[in-house]
Amino acid sequence: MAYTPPGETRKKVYEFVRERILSGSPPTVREVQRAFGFRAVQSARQHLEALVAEGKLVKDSGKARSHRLPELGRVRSSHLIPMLGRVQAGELTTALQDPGDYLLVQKTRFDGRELFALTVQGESMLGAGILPGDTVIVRRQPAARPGEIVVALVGEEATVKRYRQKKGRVELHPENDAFEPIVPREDGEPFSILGKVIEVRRNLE
Amino acid sequence: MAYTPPGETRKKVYEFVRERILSGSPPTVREVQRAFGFRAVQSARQHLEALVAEGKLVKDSGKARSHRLPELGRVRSSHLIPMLGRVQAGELTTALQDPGDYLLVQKTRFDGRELFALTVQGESMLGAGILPGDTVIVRRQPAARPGEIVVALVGEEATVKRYRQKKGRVELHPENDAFEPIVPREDGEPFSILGKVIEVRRNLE
DNA sequence: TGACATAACAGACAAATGTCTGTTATTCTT
DNA sequence: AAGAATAACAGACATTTGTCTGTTATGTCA
Repeated sequence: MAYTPPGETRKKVYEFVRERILSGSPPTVREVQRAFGFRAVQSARQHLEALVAEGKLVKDSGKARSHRLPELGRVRSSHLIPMLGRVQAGELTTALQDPGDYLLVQKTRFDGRELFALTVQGESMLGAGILPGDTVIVRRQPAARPGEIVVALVGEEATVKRYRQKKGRVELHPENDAFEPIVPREDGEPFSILGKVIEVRRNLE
Repeated sequence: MAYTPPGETRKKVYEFVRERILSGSPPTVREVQRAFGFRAVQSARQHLEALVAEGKLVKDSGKARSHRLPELGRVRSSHLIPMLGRVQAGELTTALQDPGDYLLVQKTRFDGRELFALTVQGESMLGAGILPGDTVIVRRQPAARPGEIVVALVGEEATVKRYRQKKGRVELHPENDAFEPIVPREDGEPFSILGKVIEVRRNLE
């Protein structure tokens, strides 16, 4: 490769490596070499070492494909959670076998094993910015605090509502004037909180 | 390692490898070996080869750390995209320098290189279920079709609006009666479409 | 010009890693 | 008991990949 002004190739190498890291397969030194047409391995290595020295990359010495982006430590940590969209509401509480689909979440804060996802059906939460077809990510928990949005099992149906309490009684509030709050009967009708909605996603494409 | 019932260790190996792939550093054969305490490299290799044969993994023969999740079916591989939330609006069109944060997306359908994410500021898209603080994932593209939600650069400000056309003229519509549509002036005011919003995410925790 | 820094090259070595051949143990089925 | 299938092991070899030492070119600056 011909001589290039200081920093020029360096920058391109950084962008190349960054791209590869983001796409999931960090390059080997020789892959960088080939990508830039260097005739010596060392040329690629010099750039990589310089980038590490600058703090733009991190690496694990001796290991193959060990270059990483410095800030990525916790960000990249991800987890697959099951989509339960097509499952009958009544079976939601049962153990998950082989869900039809998986969703990728960043599990920095929550334990991925207790998460699942649902597709929202009705328009009852329009006022909270939750539209039909949206995906809600739910953390399994048997109780909630007032004001939180929960997935509850009322009778046979799973529903997304805002959890409230009035005089010690539970109420599930929709965020849409066309709907009425749900007040679980005190007779034996099955009622339980499946979990709390911690994220909402909407696909527009 | 002691003898385990058929399929048992296999499954754990799969989960281990999947976790590592998702976290950005696919393991070497020997890393799998050590993780499971195999005394022979071949033990790890057998499991890995079997998983490839089953179609649960894919690999590039001969290369280091080359196991990947198949893009097909339900488990999609992940991709990191830059969050540009804190960047000045006016600089959005420039090349990405050092994004402070990254977001994990499933890259089945779009090319990760053309995606970025933004944090929504105002309330102008309330009617479309896009609230302040929401994160929008945007695919870079210079044009849009009527009805699509876009991120546009008007003057110095980046804004999220619904793209419409009236008599051949572009209009950017908010989804909130308290706001007025934006009609780009025909004098030299900078106006451009940065991209199309393909996903909306909201964190509730 | 000469010293200095950076870029690029050349050739080699060593460690990491993928791959191969063959063997033994365990479980299940017939 | 015999055979088949799977699991695990042993030891080696070949390739890939990281690393090293030294050299040559190009540009900058005093």
